[in-house]
Amino acid sequence: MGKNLRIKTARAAKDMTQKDLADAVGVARQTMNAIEKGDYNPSINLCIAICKVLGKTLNQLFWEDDEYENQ
Amino acid sequence: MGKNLRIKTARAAKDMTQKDLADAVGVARQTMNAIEKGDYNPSINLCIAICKVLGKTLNQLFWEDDEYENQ
DNA sequence: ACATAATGTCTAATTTATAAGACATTTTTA
DNA sequence: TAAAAATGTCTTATAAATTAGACATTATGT
Repeated sequence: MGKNLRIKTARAAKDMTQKDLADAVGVARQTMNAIEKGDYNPSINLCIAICKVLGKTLNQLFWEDDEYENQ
Repeated sequence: MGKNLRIKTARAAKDMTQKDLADAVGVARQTMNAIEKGDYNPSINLCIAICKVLGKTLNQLFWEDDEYENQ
């Protein structure tokens, strides 16, 4: 799996660091780092928490061909 | 967390049993059963696999207020 | 250039998802 | 109504996510 640039972008838009986001969703900084790097298979609950903090949906951050579909 | 009736519904629409779906995505039947029952926190990759088999998106099966939003 | 923050990455320990097997109960079908 | 299939649920074992700590590297700000 490749990098998840969508999380990185959404995080930048909220002016949050990896640690900020990790704290906000209650995981370690390494976990957020690994998720963005792409070699992780996070739980759906963690993905949902990330989405809520960043103001995005699952499709927007974790679905493949999202870019066109959902708002 | 409550039951995931959306998976159950989508599965019924494809006329698949829990075991059929479990086999299709490569997990044990108990895992699918627990996911539908709702006391599981499956990985995002497993969720995506389930979505693909059932012809749905992440938002449709695992996001909360999806019912209105996405097709 | 220096200081500081942010990120990348490694190791070892722990928690949790998932597997495998078995059996009970409910639903479907003949 | 009986048999078979599907589902619910429990126990034990294993694989994988996640944590905590530490240190190197890269970016940011003064």
